[in-house]
Amino acid sequence: MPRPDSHPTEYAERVLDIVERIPPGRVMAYGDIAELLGEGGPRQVGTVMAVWGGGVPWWRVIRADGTPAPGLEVRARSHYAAEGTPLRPSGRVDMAAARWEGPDPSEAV
DNA sequence: GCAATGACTGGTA
DNA sequence: TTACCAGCCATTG
Repeated sequence: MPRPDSHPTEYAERVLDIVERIPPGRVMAYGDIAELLGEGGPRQVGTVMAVWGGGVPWWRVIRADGTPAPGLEVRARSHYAAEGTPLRPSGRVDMAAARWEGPDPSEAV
């Protein structure tokens, strides 16, 4: 992955831009963002979040099975409680209900 | 150029 | 339900 001290690449900025657009109470999977961008893959999105994700609502980006990134589960849960994110009885995010498909075309810049 | 690594994913046991 | 495995893709050493 890129060195943390290097500046964000154009690809990274696009990933972070999408994450900032995720509405409260909604989430996206790493693979969803990669597919929305049309380039790279889930690993690349995860790498971007690991290095530069600190400046965006990273808790709205989770794995495809609804579990947040390792080590961030506790912090993520508090955010979900504050935003009213749909949770499954098992404690994971309800992807079927909370999954965000991306910005509406009418919102496109 | 090669091997290792990682906030991933989907399938199988 | 969890655990393990193979595939995936860009970056690092």
